[in-house]
Amino acid sequence: MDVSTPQHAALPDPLQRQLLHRAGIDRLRDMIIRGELAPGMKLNERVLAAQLGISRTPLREAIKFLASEGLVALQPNRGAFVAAIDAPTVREIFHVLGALEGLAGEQVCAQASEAQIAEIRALHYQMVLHQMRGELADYFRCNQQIHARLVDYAGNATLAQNWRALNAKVQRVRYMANLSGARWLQAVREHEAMLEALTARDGTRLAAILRDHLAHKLVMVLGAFENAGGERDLRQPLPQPESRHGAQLPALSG
Amino acid sequence: MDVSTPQHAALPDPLQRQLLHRAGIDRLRDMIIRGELAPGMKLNERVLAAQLGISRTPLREAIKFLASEGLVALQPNRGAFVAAIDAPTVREIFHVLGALEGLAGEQVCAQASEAQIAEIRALHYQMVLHQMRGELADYFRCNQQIHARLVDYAGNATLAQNWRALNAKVQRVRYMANLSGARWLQAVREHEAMLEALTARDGTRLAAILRDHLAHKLVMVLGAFENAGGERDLRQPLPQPESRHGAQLPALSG
DNA sequence: TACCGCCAGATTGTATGCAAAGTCAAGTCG
DNA sequence: CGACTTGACTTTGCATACAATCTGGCGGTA
Repeated sequence: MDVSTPQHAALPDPLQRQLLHRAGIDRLRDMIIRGELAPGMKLNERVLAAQLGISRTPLREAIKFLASEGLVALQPNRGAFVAAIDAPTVREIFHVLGALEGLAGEQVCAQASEAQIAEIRALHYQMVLHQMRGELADYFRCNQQIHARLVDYAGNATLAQNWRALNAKVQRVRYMANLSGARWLQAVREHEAMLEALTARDGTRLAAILRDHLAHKLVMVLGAFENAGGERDLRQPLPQPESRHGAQLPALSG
Repeated sequence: MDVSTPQHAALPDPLQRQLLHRAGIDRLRDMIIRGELAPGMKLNERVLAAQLGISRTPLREAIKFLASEGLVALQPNRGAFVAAIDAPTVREIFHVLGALEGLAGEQVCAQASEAQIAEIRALHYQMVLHQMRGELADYFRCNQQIHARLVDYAGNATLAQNWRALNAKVQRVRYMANLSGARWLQAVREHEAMLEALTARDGTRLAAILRDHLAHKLVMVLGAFENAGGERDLRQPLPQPESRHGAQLPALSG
């Protein structure tokens, strides 16, 4: 869950949530990642600004920011759309994630403290617990946290930031991959191998495991993705299931 | 100048230069990379907008876009600054670039066409020519083009985009590294090894060479960088060496 | 002197108005 | 009947006005 919020490292000033364009960035990113704004959907500035309780100016700034992040696509004089992701792009992103996590694996073995490794180990056991209980959502959360911690503790903020941005783009798709029991067990086994390599601080092996792990994930995800016919391009304005009197969303101001 | 843009091109996306925020993005990025806007310098919205011949609204949108790209840093209620890069960050970026180019090397060996490899080879020979003539700027240009082509022809647009963004952030610094004759020759030799591996389509070897090549570049760049005392944080508004009557920059509108 | 509050100017952040481009359906011509 | 034109309406893009915040210096007080 926290994986979805790439708070730019630990800033010296923790307060300051009063900037509307910044709040808009975080909220929009969250809505896109969580699927509340469907892929391919047009972002009507007037409507969206009203929903967020802000004016078009900070909303447009937020949209530009997310466009650079790759979560929305801009079309000149036609507006912004939630970036729709297709199978080839999923493949591309997983390949890059593999390279990034591979590097992270090498670095984390060389640089992480014992306490950090212990934290990852704790997350791992928690994840295994959720797997045994069949709690898919919790399993996913722990899984993501483990990967995020691995990347964080590599001590390379640039790496972490790029990883988070790319990870966000495939996070939606990942949930589509309903794990079969066999594959689920295999994933856990791979995670156990990761933990072993990490404990032994064998960076080369950890990197290899991570790359393989991602390659396997890619196969799974692509299977589920193409099976589901890829992502539908909903160009309709806001297919909200709820009625729309008043503002459905609490305003960002304040 | 915009008059030269063909109006009737039916191509999917020929050259839309009529959007001020988009033009602002490109112009600002260029100014930052070329060093016209010094690292750490404050971007005064009013002044900069006047210089670019646009209003603050599209300028602010461009700034937000570049902030997500990492070229400018935002401080709440205090404005935007050209991102200053320090030695640890340079190291981080080179590590990530190494991972990305390594992946690109593997992919380009597997996917590039013979024509594309021939193009890279031609660039290589041109680069060698410039090296022999001692033409540093031209050498750098060819060098960059070779790396860019390698990344492009890996057939992974996501990879290419991330590579370009990171490469832009260290491009300034790279020029600081005045090549000694010995190191220059070594770089060329490494490039020749790259070409051999590429010709043999030995992806693993090319990846290793690229990683080493970048590691060596990092050593060079860090040496020159720290020698120069890092980047100075110029918080002064526009230390333009030229006189400043009238608008120095041609306006973006048109 | 050192420190604090305070006010004026400057700068950023946000809202709104207006012009240009796009959308779409009814109508017209071939 | 289909393709093109037209024109009202919608939406985006940009400029400007206004509000909120910061900055820096002044004077007052201990």
